[in-house]
Amino acid sequence: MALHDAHPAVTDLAPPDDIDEAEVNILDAAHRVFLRQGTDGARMQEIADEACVNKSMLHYYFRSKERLAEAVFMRAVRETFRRFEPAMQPDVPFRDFVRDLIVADLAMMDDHPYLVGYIISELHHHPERWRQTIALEFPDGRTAMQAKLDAAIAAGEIRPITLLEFTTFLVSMTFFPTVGGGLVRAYAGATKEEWDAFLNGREAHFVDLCLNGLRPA
Amino acid sequence: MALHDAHPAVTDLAPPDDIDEAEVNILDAAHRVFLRQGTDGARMQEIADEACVNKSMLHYYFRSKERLAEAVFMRAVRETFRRFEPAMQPDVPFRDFVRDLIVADLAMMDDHPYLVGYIISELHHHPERWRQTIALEFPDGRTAMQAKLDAAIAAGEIRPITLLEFTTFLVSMTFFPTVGGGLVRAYAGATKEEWDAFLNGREAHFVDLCLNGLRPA
DNA sequence: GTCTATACCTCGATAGAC
DNA sequence: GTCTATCGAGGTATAGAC
Repeated sequence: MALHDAHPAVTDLAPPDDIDEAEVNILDAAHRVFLRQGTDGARMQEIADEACVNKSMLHYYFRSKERLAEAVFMRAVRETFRRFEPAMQPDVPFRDFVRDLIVADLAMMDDHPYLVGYIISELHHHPERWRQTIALEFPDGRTAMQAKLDAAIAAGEIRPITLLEFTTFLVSMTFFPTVGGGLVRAYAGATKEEWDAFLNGREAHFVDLCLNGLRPA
Repeated sequence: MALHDAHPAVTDLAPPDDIDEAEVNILDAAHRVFLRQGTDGARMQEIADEACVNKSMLHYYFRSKERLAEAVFMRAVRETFRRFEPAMQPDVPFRDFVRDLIVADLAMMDDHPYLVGYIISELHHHPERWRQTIALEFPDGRTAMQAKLDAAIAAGEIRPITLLEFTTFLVSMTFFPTVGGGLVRAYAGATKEEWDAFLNGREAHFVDLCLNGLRPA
């Protein structure tokens, strides 16, 4: 990559095969460190060590910690929302739609346990960054979800519920347990064994609770 | 407070009327700043400004940022769990118990919007600190909750559910919407008006969804 | 107990040789 | 593109007068 565009806006990242290999390597390392330590807690030196490159390289490719953090944030959000897309296909029945969303969420949290906690934490301190990113990454989420919901309500499959209520319900049920896992574990006094059993059974359990909660009165 | 015990372990904080007024003032300021900025993002100077005292006073009373952060964390957790206690009384019917818990949670989030996000964020980076604090602050949460649950299940009021499943369900439904509010808002494409309407109606809505989800099949 | 001044250090960022 | 060396800001913490 030529020097004059070595610091592209993070929103303009080219497709993978067009990006310098070293750049991807640094981004991967930064991803791991920022997710572990949080943006403020992370150190550029630690990211450099994790990427096995010199600290100067970080600035060469991303100019500043701020920009590097933004690139990592964008990628984390993209990764999160990418998981939802398959469930959104219009011909999937509502029950399966709910199940697919829950399964996708849980799979993501198994693959990337820090991801949701990181996003929530960043959201907490940089709310303005969030809005902008979502608009960019997931512009038409509303339409697909709303269509699904309208059809299910019209068919009498579920009780009337707004898109916002439904989304909050679903996201809360699937995202929170892993994020606040420690809190709930301690609060309910669960042992490691009980918690593992809960995690293993949560897929069926969540689908059940959600569908039961939504069924017409 | 005499000099020789000006730096007590944060777990040994004396009752309010025994604590130096300046100390409480600093703790209050630190609470506000740490919750806004996160522990790593917070600056001692900003806390001093917020408390209208000299930066040296922070070190005089709490010796280090680390200890001050620990004191703030303990207090935040204590504040959170204190809200649950009234609902735990044994003679409250199950429906009211659920409603009281939800109302208490939501009231807390209205009073202290940053509290849950802060705790989750800290939990994320200092998991070891958490376990210890819970054991100290809320040692018998399990017994009271389990008794409630057993009675309701035995009476056929709700479907069989473990304490861990129930707690996760309840906490997820009440804590998450405020914490991840921005996420859900953006995802569902809600306007400010829709979101406010949702917040206003969420008490009835959550109680309804929870009780409906829990009712026997 | 409260202030000023400052020591000491870590970190992000840059300069400049190669 | 990659290295070494270093700058300078800003951070925590402390010394010491009052």
